[in-house]
Amino acid sequence: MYITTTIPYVNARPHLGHALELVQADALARHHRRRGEPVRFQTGTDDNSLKNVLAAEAEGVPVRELVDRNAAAFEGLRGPLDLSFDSFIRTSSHPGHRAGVERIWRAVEHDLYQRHYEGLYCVGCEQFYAAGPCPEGHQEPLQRVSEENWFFRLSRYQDVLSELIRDGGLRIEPAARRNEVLAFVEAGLADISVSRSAARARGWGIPVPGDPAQVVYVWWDALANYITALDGGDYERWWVAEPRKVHLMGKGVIRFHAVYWPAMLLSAGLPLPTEIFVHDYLTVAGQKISKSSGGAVDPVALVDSYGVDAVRWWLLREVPRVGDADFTEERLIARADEDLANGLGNLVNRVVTMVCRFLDGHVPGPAEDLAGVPGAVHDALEEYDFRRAAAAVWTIVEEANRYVERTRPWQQDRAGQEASLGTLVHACRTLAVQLEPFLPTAAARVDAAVRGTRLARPKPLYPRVAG
RNA sequence: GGGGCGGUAGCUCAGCCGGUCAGAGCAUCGGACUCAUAAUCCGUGGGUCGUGGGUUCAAGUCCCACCCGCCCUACCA
Repeated sequence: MYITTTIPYVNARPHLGHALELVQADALARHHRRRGEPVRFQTGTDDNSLKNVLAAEAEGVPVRELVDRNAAAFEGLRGPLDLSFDSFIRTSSHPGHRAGVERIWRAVEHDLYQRHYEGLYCVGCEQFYAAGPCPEGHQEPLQRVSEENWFFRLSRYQDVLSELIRDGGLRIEPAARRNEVLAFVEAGLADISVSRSAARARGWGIPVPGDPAQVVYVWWDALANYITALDGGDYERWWVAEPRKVHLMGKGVIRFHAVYWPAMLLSAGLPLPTEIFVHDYLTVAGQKISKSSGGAVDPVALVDSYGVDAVRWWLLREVPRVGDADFTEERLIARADEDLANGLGNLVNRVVTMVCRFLDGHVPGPAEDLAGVPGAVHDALEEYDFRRAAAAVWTIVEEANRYVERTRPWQQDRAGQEASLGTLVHACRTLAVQLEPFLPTAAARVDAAVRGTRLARPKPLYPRVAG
């Protein structure tokens, strides 16, 4: 499975919304790897946005400096968030990217033509709108832009796209998003402008082949990353031979991924992605996350305060598949204390302690099994329902705690203790395995506590945060 | 303006094709237990399932209208 996240433009540091998409993609990637499937998980940054140029100007630093600094912050999420991406592409520096964009441009040249265009442009969205204000809430007023641009005959692909989405060749989840895209496509597709004047872009970006006065529309440039990041044989392996190619993204950019991008590929005669999963947005204490106006929450700061498991767990266990989710530190803490400290941590602690006290640390063999959980997790993830999948994993914690109360090892004879503790240790080991895609650090801690045939006295896995 | 989604216990939410669907978790309260991180387990309370109609033997569950929130799309005089 080839899994990608969108590549954010780097006019600012990453916020919790970026972390959501990365952690979802990571859980998916880890889950499929664990099943023994070949996986390539890719993310990166969109360095070529005009927005980056403007941010640099506002800060009074060279564009290259600002872009490098912020891109490093995005790539630096890997450690703090336990991300397992296989490649990180930066559109301004990846060796094959520029050549790839040019190659695609030439491949679709039969669908390109020049036209004068005039419209209202939102720099924040890198998109034209019929009227203001910008629906994404970017502050700056829309610019009236008038220039001679290259246009792509999107209109030609309306029927093919519609059919592709209808017959599932391009699966869009959740279904509401699929219907939304269909409605848009079937309402009629107009040709789109795919270049910008180089002057207006301050010379930043990739020049149009054969027309240095224009740069390639940044979205065209950015979308291409999904294949330009695949060097050499990787392209054949992951874009041609791979049966499942999944793009994860926020609801604001569906159109680019579900309409423009497939149309580009169709025009170029290249294979298409097979699945698109759209997540909604995070709000913070009821406020929209905005990089400029302070609603942003730094995921690394959260990890520093509460640990990676608390942050990942909130993102995966609390965010619904459909609908915006509201983040507050209180909710994160409540989840961490209730689930990680009281649930998981305490379970492992009590089980290992009993093994030490009653059985001198010797681990008995497993008695019962927890069938059903892996299947439930897999089914939920096939629908990109991370919350349901996380809940399915957690049934092990709940069942195990109930099992302790039911069998009361402290009241049993040696044989009874071996039977019930054997089951419990086995449950903890299963838990470690099932938890790995969601909370790799937690999984490692659990595994360390219950591995081997002789267990040591445990230390609490998670202290309570709130006390 | 058109279209879509959501509005279910104090909070976060499950409830697919109509008939144990009035639920779970958290919070509250009561009880149990002592292996464990004042943790765990069991139970109680609490809701006119947005509003008003309609279809049906039977409707959160279908239909219509309206109110509120969000999303997509378009902006006719």
